Amino acid sequence: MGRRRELLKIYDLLNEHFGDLKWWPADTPFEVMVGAILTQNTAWSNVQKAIGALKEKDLLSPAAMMRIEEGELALLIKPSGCYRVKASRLKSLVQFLFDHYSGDIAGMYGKNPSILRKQLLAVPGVGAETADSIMLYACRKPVFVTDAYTKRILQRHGLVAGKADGNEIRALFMDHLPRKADLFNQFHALLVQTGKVFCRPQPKCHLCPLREFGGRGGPPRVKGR
DNA sequence: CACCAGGCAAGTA
DNA sequence: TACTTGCATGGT
Repeated sequence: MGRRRELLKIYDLLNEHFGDLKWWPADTPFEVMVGAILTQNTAWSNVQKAIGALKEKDLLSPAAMMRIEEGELALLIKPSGCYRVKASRLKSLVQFLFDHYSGDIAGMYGKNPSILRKQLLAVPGVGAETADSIMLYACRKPVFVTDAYTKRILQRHGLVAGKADGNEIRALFMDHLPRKADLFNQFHALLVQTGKVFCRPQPKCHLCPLREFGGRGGPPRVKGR
């Protein structure tokens, strides 16, 4: 079975099990960007509290977030953890928006994806995963987002080597699947959901929707622990 | 109590 | 280049 069909098989099994996950949960693309920073190393439930506080203060726009003082912003996003660091990162991000796009996310939509990615990675606080999340979920670019769950799931099913990095994994999806934002959107959401529910360090593989999928490495294996 | 959650940057070797 | 550590809250 070729890579493309293997990946699509995984997608179908997960999609059947979980249904449409409707990512990213946000009212506007700017809210997606803010959420992408706030969710770093943080459970989404905590991010929602911070987003809610920002909404109450009408701060979920580039112009408003530009105006508010950083220390005040930090207190508002406290529930999302690492709040001083994240306030600084949000400031960097809106500064970037004004520097390059007149404070309007819509300016990013028509940008060359490769150039846009480099621009985002140059923003302090934006690494690969955050940059790709913004591109896919805020700008609807067909970029595949990979994270620790994606890697773990692919490893356990023998689709990538243990030393595979994020670039390799992103390339695997992008080189073997049709580059459609809607497909990548739901696929990444499904992988995160699967990781959270079934593919823990102490896995519940017998219940996982992928239990019938052997991949190339035989049955799912767990290393370490 | 420990560990994790939809990471990143700065420092060290 | 490949590591380690700080950031820091809230849920299980």
